[in-house]
Amino acid sequence: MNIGLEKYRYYFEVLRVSDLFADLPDQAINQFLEYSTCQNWPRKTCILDTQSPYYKCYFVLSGKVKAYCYDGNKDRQLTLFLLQKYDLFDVFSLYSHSPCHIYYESLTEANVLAVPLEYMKKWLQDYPDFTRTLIPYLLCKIKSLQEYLVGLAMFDTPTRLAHLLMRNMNEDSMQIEKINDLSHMELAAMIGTTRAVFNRHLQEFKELGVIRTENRQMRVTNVDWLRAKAANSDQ
Amino acid sequence: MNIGLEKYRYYFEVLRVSDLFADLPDQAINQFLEYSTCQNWPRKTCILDTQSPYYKCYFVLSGKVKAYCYDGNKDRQLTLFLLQKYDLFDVFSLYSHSPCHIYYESLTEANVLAVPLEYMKKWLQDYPDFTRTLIPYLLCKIKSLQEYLVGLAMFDTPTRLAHLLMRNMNEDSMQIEKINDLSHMELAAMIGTTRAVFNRHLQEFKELGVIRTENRQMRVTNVDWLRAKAANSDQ
DNA sequence: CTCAAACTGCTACCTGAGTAGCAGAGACGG
DNA sequence: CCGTCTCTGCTACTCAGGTAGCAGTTTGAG
Repeated sequence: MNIGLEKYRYYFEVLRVSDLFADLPDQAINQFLEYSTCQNWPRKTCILDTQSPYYKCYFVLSGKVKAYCYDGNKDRQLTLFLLQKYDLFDVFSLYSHSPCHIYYESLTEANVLAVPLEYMKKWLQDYPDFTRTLIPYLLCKIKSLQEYLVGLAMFDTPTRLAHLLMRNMNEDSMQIEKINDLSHMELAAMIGTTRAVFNRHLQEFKELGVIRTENRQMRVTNVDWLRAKAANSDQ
Repeated sequence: MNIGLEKYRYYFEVLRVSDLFADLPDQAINQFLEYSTCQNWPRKTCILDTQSPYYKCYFVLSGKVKAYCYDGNKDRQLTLFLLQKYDLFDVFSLYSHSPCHIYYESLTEANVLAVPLEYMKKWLQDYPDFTRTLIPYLLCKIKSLQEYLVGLAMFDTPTRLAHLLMRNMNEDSMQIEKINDLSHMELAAMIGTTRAVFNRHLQEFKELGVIRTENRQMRVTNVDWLRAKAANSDQ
């Protein structure tokens, strides 16, 4: 990427305020941008080439990208992470581990910075301080996976649904803003169930007066109940 | 720990061949040992003080320690990791994240090196190269969690049981050596189910002639079937 | 050796989650 | 404007997994 680009300054600022790049010197960020190209992905773009030699690393500037597993046997998907602004993937390929069977797909239009893997590895060697921020980032992902796992193993679907809604609710508007643009199919895949079951419990929540849908936007109408449910203090 | 100790050399060698410490200079390992004390834990020792200011980091020398979550509501445990020789915990507390609600308990007699958290943090600053090996270690844990999660969300209990057996089988003896000393209760907690269900499927495997138990040791008698089952190519 | 505690194997029962299928509503492109 | 595709809401059915309880066995401490 050329430093003269109109949007260069904007990209720089996004990196500068991200947790991952915040502590790095300007030079490191400039070098990172020099290696990058900006890509615009329309909705439903699949990133399939995670094993290819031309594989790139991506830093999300805007939009939503899901990292998911697929079981061909049952034709079901499980969304592991919802990657958004400031997220970096795929970290695994950076450290050349065994293949991971994870796929990526944009759920909305998305803008990303793409860096070829080889350049990214070189950059990592030139700026080893990056590992200082990478570790907390990874620990954050580990924690998210742990909570996901525990929820799946210990709690029933309504509890997990309550969790999902609470996590993505805007405290002011009571709207489920962060995921209101996703289909029930996608939301179900985020709590490890199927669309039918997801919808079943969603209707129950509506009947209980916990949530309401207005022109296809969910809104929470009884936060206390939802919070209690998510905390698993069984009602 | 004093360098004159009889077992000092042994501890040094264990660290030296571990993935985490392999790349570090002797001085780093010596410093680590200087900060450590060796502890012997009998079976069923709980490590409860993960939030206390006197908290320590532990490196496992021998024995099995489980990292688990507990749901008081249903009185159920879910084992997240089975920590063994060369494992380090708890990495979370090193980077002072929000509390993690994970508990630790030794499943067998265990020997560990214990380092007070403050010393460990100082050591990390003195030997920042450690992060180079810590990242692959964390990625390994992430992958393990991902596979666990996907198994729980996508596969039924017999499939997960087959996985568990295959993972812990000695290819030569066909014994499930690594976990033959654990109770069904513990094994069930490792695949996210209850003892009753675990045992139910175990008996099915026996009836199918896939495994056999001889003086309370499991042994695989039909590896191909088990491998196929674990790979979810449904029988 | 004795006795209590832990572990294993088993029965019977119940419920939540997955499956299949369909009709109506909206969205979107031609 | 129409026709297609996607999304949503709903019904009915099945079944795997969770629950409770108990008896026989093994273990291990005193």
